[in-house]
Amino acid sequence: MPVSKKEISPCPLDAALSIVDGRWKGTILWRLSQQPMRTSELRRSIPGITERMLIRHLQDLVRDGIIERIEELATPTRVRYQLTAYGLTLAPHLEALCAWGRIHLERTKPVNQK
Amino acid sequence: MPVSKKEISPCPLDAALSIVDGRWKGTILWRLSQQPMRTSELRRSIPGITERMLIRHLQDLVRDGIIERIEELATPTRVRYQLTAYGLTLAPHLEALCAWGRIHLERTKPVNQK
DNA sequence: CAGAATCCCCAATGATACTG
DNA sequence: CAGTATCATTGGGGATTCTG
Repeated sequence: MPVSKKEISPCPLDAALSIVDGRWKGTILWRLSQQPMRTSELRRSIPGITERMLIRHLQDLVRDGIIERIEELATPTRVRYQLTAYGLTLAPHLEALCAWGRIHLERTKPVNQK
Repeated sequence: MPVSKKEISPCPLDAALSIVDGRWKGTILWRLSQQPMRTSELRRSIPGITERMLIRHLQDLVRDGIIERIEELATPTRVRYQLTAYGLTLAPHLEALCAWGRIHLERTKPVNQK
Protein backbone atom coordinates (compact mmCIF):
# COMPACT_ATOMS: atom_id res chain seq x y z
CA MET A 1 0.00 0.00 0.00
CA PRO A 2 1.38 3.37 -1.00
CA VAL A 3 2.21 5.14 2.19
CA SER A 4 1.28 8.78 2.11
CA LYS A 5 4.42 10.76 2.01
CA LYS A 6 5.23 11.53 5.57
CA GLU A 7 3.64 8.74 7.54
CA ILE A 8 6.24 6.06 7.92
CA SER A 9 8.87 8.33 9.39
CA PRO A 10 7.88 9.73 12.76
CA CYS A 11 10.90 11.96 12.34
CA PRO A 12 9.87 15.32 13.76
CA LEU A 13 12.10 17.13 11.31
CA ASP A 14 10.10 15.64 8.47
CA ALA A 15 6.94 16.66 10.24
CA ALA A 16 8.10 20.25 10.25
CA LEU A 17 9.38 20.08 6.71
CA SER A 18 6.11 18.66 5.48
CA ILE A 19 4.51 21.97 6.40
CA VAL A 20 6.63 23.84 3.93
CA ASP A 21 6.68 21.04 1.41
CA GLY A 22 5.33 22.34 -1.84
CA ARG A 23 6.75 24.18 -4.78
CA TRP A 24 5.78 27.64 -3.52
CA LYS A 25 5.12 27.31 0.19
CA GLY A 26 8.49 28.68 1.17
CA THR A 27 8.02 31.79 -0.89
CA ILE A 28 4.46 32.27 0.30
CA LEU A 29 5.43 31.98 3.94
CA TRP A 30 8.33 34.28 3.35
CA ARG A 31 6.00 37.01 2.14
CA LEU A 32 3.35 36.44 4.76
CA SER A 33 5.89 36.51 7.53
CA GLN A 34 6.72 40.04 6.46
CA GLN A 35 3.14 41.25 6.39
CA PRO A 36 -0.42 40.09 5.81
CA MET A 37 -1.31 40.14 2.14
CA ARG A 38 -4.32 39.84 -0.09
CA THR A 39 -4.65 36.99 -2.55
CA SER A 40 -4.01 39.11 -5.60
CA GLU A 41 -1.09 40.83 -3.92
CA LEU A 42 0.49 37.49 -3.24
CA ARG A 43 -0.06 36.37 -6.78
CA ARG A 44 1.50 39.49 -8.18
CA SER A 45 4.43 39.31 -5.81
CA ILE A 46 5.26 35.76 -6.77
CA PRO A 47 6.13 35.70 -10.45
CA GLY A 48 5.48 32.38 -12.07
CA ILE A 49 2.96 30.99 -9.64
CA THR A 50 -0.37 29.90 -11.02
CA GLU A 51 -3.68 30.75 -9.47
CA ARG A 52 -4.28 27.08 -8.86
CA MET A 53 -1.17 26.50 -6.82
CA LEU A 54 -1.48 29.75 -4.91
CA ILE A 55 -4.94 28.86 -3.67
CA ARG A 56 -4.04 25.25 -3.06
CA HIS A 57 -0.99 26.07 -0.99
CA LEU A 58 -2.82 28.74 0.93
CA GLN A 59 -5.50 26.21 1.79
CA ASP A 60 -2.89 23.72 2.90
CA LEU A 61 -1.33 26.28 5.19
CA VAL A 62 -4.70 27.27 6.57
CA ARG A 63 -5.52 23.62 7.23
CA ASP A 64 -2.21 23.20 9.01
CA GLY A 65 -3.00 26.18 11.18
CA ILE A 66 -0.03 28.22 10.01
CA ILE A 67 -1.95 31.01 8.34
CA GLU A 68 -5.50 32.25 8.52
CA ARG A 69 -7.94 33.55 5.99
CA ILE A 70 -9.64 36.85 6.74
CA GLU A 71 -12.54 38.04 4.63
CA GLU A 72 -12.61 41.77 4.44
CA LEU A 73 -16.01 43.29 3.85
CA ALA A 74 -16.12 44.71 0.39
CA THR A 75 -18.18 44.35 -2.72
CA PRO A 76 -15.53 42.69 -4.82
CA THR A 77 -14.54 39.88 -2.52
CA ARG A 78 -11.42 40.72 -0.64
CA VAL A 79 -9.45 38.19 1.31
CA ARG A 80 -6.40 38.71 3.42
CA TYR A 81 -4.04 36.01 4.61
CA GLN A 82 -1.83 36.29 7.63
CA LEU A 83 0.15 34.14 10.02
CA THR A 84 -1.71 32.67 12.96
CA ALA A 85 -0.33 32.67 16.48
CA TYR A 86 0.80 29.15 15.79
CA GLY A 87 2.37 30.20 12.53
CA LEU A 88 4.29 32.83 14.44
CA THR A 89 5.97 30.09 16.45
CA LEU A 90 7.31 28.63 13.23
CA ALA A 91 8.29 31.89 11.59
CA PRO A 92 11.50 32.51 13.57
CA HIS A 93 12.88 29.15 12.49
CA LEU A 94 12.06 29.87 8.89
CA GLU A 95 13.76 33.23 9.21
CA ALA A 96 16.83 31.54 10.57
CA LEU A 97 16.80 29.20 7.60
CA CYS A 98 16.27 32.20 5.40
CA ALA A 99 19.37 33.87 6.77
CA TRP A 100 21.32 30.69 6.20
CA GLY A 101 19.90 30.53 2.69
CA ARG A 102 21.23 33.99 1.95
CA ILE A 103 24.72 32.89 2.85
CA HIS A 104 24.23 29.72 0.87
CA LEU A 105 23.20 31.69 -2.18
CA GLU A 106 26.34 33.80 -2.02
CA ARG A 107 28.41 30.71 -1.56
CA THR A 108 26.78 29.16 -4.58
CA LYS A 109 26.68 32.23 -6.77
CA PRO A 110 30.30 32.07 -8.06
CA VAL A 111 29.43 28.76 -9.67
CA ASN A 112 26.92 30.30 -12.05
CA GLN A 113 29.42 32.85 -13.29
CA LYS A 114 28.63 31.95 -16.87
CA MET B 1 11.78 26.45 -21.25
CA PRO B 2 10.89 24.51 -18.14
CA VAL B 3 12.52 26.31 -15.29
CA SER B 4 14.35 23.99 -12.96
CA LYS B 5 12.59 23.89 -9.68
CA LYS B 6 14.19 26.56 -7.61
CA GLU B 7 15.58 29.01 -10.11
CA ILE B 8 12.91 31.55 -10.66
CA SER B 9 12.51 32.44 -7.02
CA PRO B 10 15.64 33.99 -5.54
CA CYS B 11 13.90 33.55 -2.21
CA PRO B 12 16.65 32.56 0.21
CA LEU B 13 14.21 30.48 2.20
CA ASP B 14 13.59 28.35 -0.84
CA ALA B 15 17.31 28.11 -1.37
CA ALA B 16 17.68 26.64 2.09
CA LEU B 17 14.67 24.41 1.73
CA SER B 18 15.91 23.05 -1.57
CA ILE B 19 18.77 21.50 0.33
CA VAL B 20 16.46 19.32 2.36
CA ASP B 21 13.99 18.87 -0.46
CA GLY B 22 13.63 15.18 -1.14
CA ARG B 23 11.59 12.38 0.31
CA TRP B 24 14.24 11.23 2.79
CA LYS B 25 16.70 14.08 3.13
CA GLY B 26 15.21 15.27 6.38
CA THR B 27 15.51 11.87 7.97
CA ILE B 28 19.00 11.34 6.62
CA LEU B 29 20.23 14.65 7.95
CA TRP B 30 18.55 13.97 11.22
CA ARG B 31 20.58 10.79 11.68
CA LEU B 32 23.82 12.23 10.42
CA SER B 33 23.52 15.22 12.69
CA GLN B 34 23.55 12.81 15.61
CA GLN B 35 26.61 10.90 14.46
CA PRO B 36 28.52 9.85 11.35
CA MET B 37 27.16 6.65 9.88
CA ARG B 38 28.04 4.05 7.30
CA THR B 39 25.87 3.54 4.26
CA SER B 40 24.45 0.25 5.42
CA GLU B 41 23.82 1.63 8.88
CA LEU B 42 21.84 4.45 7.40
CA ARG B 43 19.87 2.09 5.25
CA ARG B 44 19.02 -0.11 8.20
CA SER B 45 18.13 2.83 10.39
CA ILE B 46 15.70 4.24 7.86
CA PRO B 47 12.98 1.68 7.32
CA GLY B 48 11.35 1.94 3.94
CA ILE B 49 14.09 3.71 2.06
CA THR B 50 15.39 2.09 -1.08
CA GLU B 51 19.05 1.75 -1.92
CA ARG B 52 18.53 3.96 -4.92
CA MET B 53 17.14 6.90 -3.02
CA LEU B 54 19.61 6.59 -0.17
CA ILE B 55 22.56 6.86 -2.53
CA ARG B 56 20.91 9.53 -4.60
CA HIS B 57 20.14 11.73 -1.63
CA LEU B 58 23.55 11.19 -0.12
CA GLN B 59 25.13 12.29 -3.37
CA ASP B 60 22.92 15.35 -3.49
CA LEU B 61 23.95 16.32 0.00
CA VAL B 62 27.60 15.73 -0.78
CA ARG B 63 27.29 17.88 -3.90
CA ASP B 64 25.68 20.61 -1.84
CA GLY B 65 28.55 20.48 0.60
CA ILE B 66 26.40 19.51 3.56
CA ILE B 67 27.89 16.08 4.17
CA GLU B 68 31.08 14.37 3.14
CA ARG B 69 31.91 10.87 2.05
CA ILE B 70 34.77 9.17 3.84
CA GLU B 71 36.19 5.93 2.50
CA GLU B 72 37.44 3.77 5.30
CA LEU B 73 40.18 1.36 4.36
CA ALA B 74 38.81 -2.13 4.41
CA THR B 75 38.47 -5.04 2.06
CA PRO B 76 34.71 -4.91 1.74
CA THR B 77 34.25 -1.30 0.79
CA ARG B 78 33.32 0.78 3.77
CA VAL B 79 32.05 4.29 3.49
CA ARG B 80 31.15 6.69 6.19
CA TYR B 81 29.10 9.85 5.81
CA GLN B 82 29.25 12.80 8.12
CA LEU B 83 28.36 16.44 8.27
CA THR B 84 30.88 18.90 6.86
CA ALA B 85 31.84 22.10 8.62
CA TYR B 86 29.37 23.79 6.34
CA GLY B 87 26.72 21.25 7.16
CA LEU B 88 27.31 22.00 10.80
CA THR B 89 26.21 25.57 10.19
CA LEU B 90 22.89 24.30 8.94
CA ALA B 91 22.37 21.64 11.59
CA PRO B 92 21.29 23.96 14.42
CA HIS B 93 18.50 25.37 12.30
CA LEU B 94 17.32 21.90 11.42
CA GLU B 95 17.39 20.97 15.09
CA ALA B 96 15.27 24.00 15.87
CA LEU B 97 12.80 22.90 13.24
CA CYS B 98 12.98 19.43 14.66
CA ALA B 99 12.02 20.70 18.08
CA TRP B 100 9.13 22.60 16.57
CA GLY B 101 8.15 19.46 14.69
CA ARG B 102 7.92 17.53 17.94
CA ILE B 103 5.45 20.02 19.30
CA HIS B 104 3.60 19.97 16.02
CA LEU B 105 3.32 16.20 16.14
CA GLU B 106 1.80 16.33 19.59
CA ARG B 107 -0.57 19.01 18.48
CA THR B 108 -1.60 16.90 15.53
CA LYS B 109 -1.69 13.53 17.24
CA PRO B 110 -5.20 13.78 18.76
CA VAL B 111 -6.53 13.92 15.22
CA ASN B 112 -5.38 10.42 14.34
CA GLN B 113 -7.04 8.93 17.37
CA LYS B 114 -8.56 6.17 15.25
C1' DC C 1 29.07 -3.57 0.85
C1' DA C 2 28.65 0.64 -2.00
C1' DG C 3 26.82 2.08 -5.99
C1' DA C 4 25.14 2.26 -11.07
C1' DA C 5 21.66 1.43 -14.56
C1' DT C 6 16.72 0.64 -16.21
C1' DC C 7 11.97 0.67 -16.32
C1' DC C 8 7.82 2.76 -14.99
C1' DC C 9 4.06 4.89 -12.29
C1' DC C 10 1.71 8.46 -10.08
C1' DA C 11 1.24 12.57 -7.37
C1' DA C 12 2.43 17.26 -7.78
C1' DT C 13 2.40 21.01 -10.83
C1' DG C 14 1.14 23.57 -14.93
C1' DA C 15 -2.30 25.47 -18.41
C1' DT C 16 -6.69 26.96 -19.22
C1' DA C 17 -11.46 28.00 -18.88
C1' DC C 18 -15.28 28.88 -15.83
C1' DT C 19 -18.24 30.66 -11.56
C1' DG C 20 -20.10 33.81 -7.90
C1' DC D 1 -11.31 39.44 -6.93
C1' DA D 2 -11.24 34.83 -4.94
C1' DG D 3 -11.86 30.39 -5.96
C1' DT D 4 -13.24 25.94 -8.74
C1' DA D 5 -12.98 22.42 -12.41
C1' DT D 6 -10.47 19.71 -16.04
C1' DC D 7 -6.98 18.00 -18.62
C1' DA D 8 -2.04 17.42 -19.84
C1' DT D 9 2.61 16.91 -18.32
C1' DT D 10 6.68 15.77 -15.75
C1' DG D 11 10.07 14.34 -12.88
C1' DG D 12 10.58 12.31 -8.23
C1' DG D 13 11.02 8.12 -6.53
C1' DG D 14 9.85 2.94 -6.07
C1' DA D 15 11.18 -1.89 -7.79
C1' DT D 16 14.55 -4.48 -9.73
C1' DT D 17 18.89 -6.02 -11.67
C1' DC D 18 23.92 -5.64 -12.30
C1' DT D 19 29.02 -4.54 -11.14
C1' DG D 20 33.48 -4.17 -8.63
